Amino acid sequence: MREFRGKLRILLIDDNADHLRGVKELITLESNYDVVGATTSANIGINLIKKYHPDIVLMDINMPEKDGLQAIQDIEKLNLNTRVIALSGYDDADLIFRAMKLGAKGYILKTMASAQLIYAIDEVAAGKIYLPSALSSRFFDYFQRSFKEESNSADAENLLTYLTAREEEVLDLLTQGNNYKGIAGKLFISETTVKTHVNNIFQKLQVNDRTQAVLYALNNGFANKRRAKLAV
Amino acid sequence: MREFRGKLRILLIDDNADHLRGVKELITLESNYDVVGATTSANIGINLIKKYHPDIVLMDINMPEKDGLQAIQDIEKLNLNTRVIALSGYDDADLIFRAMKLGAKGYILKTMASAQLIYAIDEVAAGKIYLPSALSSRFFDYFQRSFKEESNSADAENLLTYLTAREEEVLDLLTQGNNYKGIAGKLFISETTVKTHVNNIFQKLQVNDRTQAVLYALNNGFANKRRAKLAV
DNA sequence: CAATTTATCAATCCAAAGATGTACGCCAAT
DNA sequence: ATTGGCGTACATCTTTGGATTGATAAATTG
Repeated sequence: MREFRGKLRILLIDDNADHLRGVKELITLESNYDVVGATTSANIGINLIKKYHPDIVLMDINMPEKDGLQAIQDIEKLNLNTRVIALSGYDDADLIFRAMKLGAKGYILKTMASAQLIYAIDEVAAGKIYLPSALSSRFFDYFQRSFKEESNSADAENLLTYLTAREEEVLDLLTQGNNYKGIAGKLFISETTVKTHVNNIFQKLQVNDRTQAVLYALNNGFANKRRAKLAV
Repeated sequence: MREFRGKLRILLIDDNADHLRGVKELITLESNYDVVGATTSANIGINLIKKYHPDIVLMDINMPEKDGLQAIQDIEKLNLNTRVIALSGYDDADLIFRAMKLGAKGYILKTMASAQLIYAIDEVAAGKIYLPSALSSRFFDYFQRSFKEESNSADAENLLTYLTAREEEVLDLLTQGNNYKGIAGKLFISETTVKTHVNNIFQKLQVNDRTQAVLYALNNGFANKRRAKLAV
């Protein structure tokens, strides 16, 4: 992935000046790394990234001024080949999850040994993901929990299962914002037939109108390929 | 997590009888494992799980009869302390992602060395997640890609930003399935005022009716705490 | 201060949505 | 052969939704 440039070009962003200096010295000691910048400001850091296109960014995500997570997102939107490793003092599952979600390629704790940091940089530079075993477990716990609730609510008896195939077709078109005429046109049936189906759908889903039907469908795992979301 | 029982109790499910036998022999060789069952049928396997409550299930997820992924989900719904490790011939990112999502605590390839399998069992039994580095990378690639599209579409100019605070309130109530009367009642304003707001919302979101407005809101990151979903 | 935006309300009109009842051909299961 | 579910269709009626225009007061902003 990374083309040969001799040295890995690294940018450091950490609002703690002491820690920033420490990491910088540590990395500079490694002969094959080149620190192209080190700043305590996320905003300045992002500008430096636009300028220098570093290979790796070490980003502290616990900063007051600008949220480090937000910064990661901004960097990802630049669509460079820059890979971000999140630096944090906390092994909080939610933090890890959000950092990875926003595109971080690694997550390491400030308390970790310096050898770990070097290893992480090498791994990420090689195109891999670096997540220490303990953090990885936290991540997956969080990840799986966020779906467990979903599948639980899903089996609280899903009224969608009572729909006939045709009704599902109609509901699918409803969830795309179609009105009666639109659905009739797409299914080559009359508008009154659509009304019949829609009314049957209302009965089965125990709702009063199309908006509620659409919401029910969306909230109960109605096959909807267009959405793939998780709360931020 | 796991209480002391002397030996780890393991159940094997694999529709390939040869592979099943091979794995069984391999595991039986380990002195601290106890194979409590081995079957080529997912359905029988699930019944065995209900009966024996094994510590670990090795589940082949490429089976014709019953989808292994579905089986994982079924097992998770039992809410036992049984941990499932997915066995697969493929290192397909989507497969890995779905298996983990449904609650698998590990994922290993059939081509992997037997030592790996033993190691994975021990790790998972100890409460950890086992995902070989290569598969982990695939997982995260997939994971991050599924969010990338989202954030891209989110900044394609979000018409929601044009809404006033009041309009957002109204839209929020719309996304809960309220009609005019309901909204008017909840905001202590007249129904005609609500209509005005809703009409303004339509204009700003460039949609024709409430259903489309609700869909737009949901698909464009409208703060909606109730949904936290990913496509299956 | 003047201009603009926002929130509120009203009246009207037409279109769309929803409720209800009826009906008929098809097909699968009993 | 009969029953029942499904898909289709229509008519009728009521309610809700949506477009348009206009108006007023408060808040915001230049």
